Amino acid sequence: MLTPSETKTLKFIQKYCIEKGCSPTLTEIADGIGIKSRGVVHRYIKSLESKKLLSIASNRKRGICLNLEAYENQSIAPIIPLLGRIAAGQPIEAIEDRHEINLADFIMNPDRFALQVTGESMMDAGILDGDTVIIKHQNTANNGDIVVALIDGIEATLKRFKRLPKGMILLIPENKSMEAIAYEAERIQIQGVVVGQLRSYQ
Amino acid sequence: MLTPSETKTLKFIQKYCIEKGCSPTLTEIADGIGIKSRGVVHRYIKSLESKKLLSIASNRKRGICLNLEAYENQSIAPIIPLLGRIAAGQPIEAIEDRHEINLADFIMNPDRFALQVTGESMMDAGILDGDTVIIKHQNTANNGDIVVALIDGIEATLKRFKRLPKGMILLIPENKSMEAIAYEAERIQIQGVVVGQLRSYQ
DNA sequence: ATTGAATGTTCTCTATTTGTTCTCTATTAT
DNA sequence: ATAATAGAGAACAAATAGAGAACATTCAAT
Repeated sequence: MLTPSETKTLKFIQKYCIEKGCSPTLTEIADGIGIKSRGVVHRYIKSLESKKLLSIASNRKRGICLNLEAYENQSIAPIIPLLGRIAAGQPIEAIEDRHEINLADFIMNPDRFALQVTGESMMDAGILDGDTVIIKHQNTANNGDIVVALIDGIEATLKRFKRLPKGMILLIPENKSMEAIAYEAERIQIQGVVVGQLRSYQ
Repeated sequence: MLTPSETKTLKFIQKYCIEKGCSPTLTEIADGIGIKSRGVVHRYIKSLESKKLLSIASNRKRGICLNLEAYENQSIAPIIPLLGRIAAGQPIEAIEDRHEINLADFIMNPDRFALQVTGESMMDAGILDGDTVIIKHQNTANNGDIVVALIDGIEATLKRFKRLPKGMILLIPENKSMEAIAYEAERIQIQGVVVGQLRSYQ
């Protein structure tokens, strides 16, 4: 059982970690929960450690590590419930096997980065102006992948990739009103492939 | 666990590599993270190397190589770096203001849930078969919202919402080959509105 | 091939922040 | 009364952050 101060401390740490991507310092925690003493904060996190809710890397700055298994019931993990499938004209179909999507699995790898898309060139592939695409950093691509390609080291573009005979590469826009263009392979440098896409309607 | 300076250094290198197509020099990194000493930068990248996040070709200029496979999860935060904007025929344009997307802000709210979309009825709005939509649970909607609507208490459907005169509601599929249908308001129950959408290409 | 500037590497030095351990006091509930 | 909780703050050690000098190496221009 946690004391009110311990609960407050833990919640602050959780929130901080989610927002900032690293654990807070004792001073930041003190500030966040409205007290002045780092020593007191230290006492709280020591108690939380003994209750297995987090672990502390000794003497390390920002060395608090949340024990994620302990919170599965407290729903702080980056998980949202996946409730079912929806199709026109059907009741929502429950999904038996996977009841949540873990965003960490989805995109949270350090070799991923995001780009915001401008323009309509991938419209027919459901990638609209303003969408964000998640890119996996790699230098090669397979036919059919949507890639970030650098042309002549200058122009960056998002296109579907196809390797042609004789060392040519075809970059295909997914937009009926645009033409695919073939380049010599030397002119094209693959910077990554699209592994995800997201859009916010807010 | 990375220190803030190491994180800053790594992110700068990632961004530089994407934008320029080669790794930065120590002076460029120092400049990029706002310090003056190449020696300090060298210490940081040595530490990142020991943490397997990158490798260094000894004495080579621009000899940093990001180790994209062997990353460990450094944080629990569902945060990915937003590196820039990409448009056809332009270099990747750096984004100054917001350098990361926080998925927690994006969707992790208690009143949100996810649905997997089947069917093509919202294709022209960039919502494809297999996509996941993030729904905010609410009982009302504004004109133009994409909503999860329950018709006659049975059929669930994803459509664009429009309120018509005389207590009618129009549900509009975003697909040229389908027709919008008007219903009496009593038959329609709004279960939520789409606030986000995501897709995995893996 | 030689040379010089740029770059990488290794150091020593300093300052600040942070983690840690104390002791002290105050409040509250049992 | 006693114990548990809450907090302040001092004192010290250690980690982090940074500057900058000195030397070694690379690379491109001559």
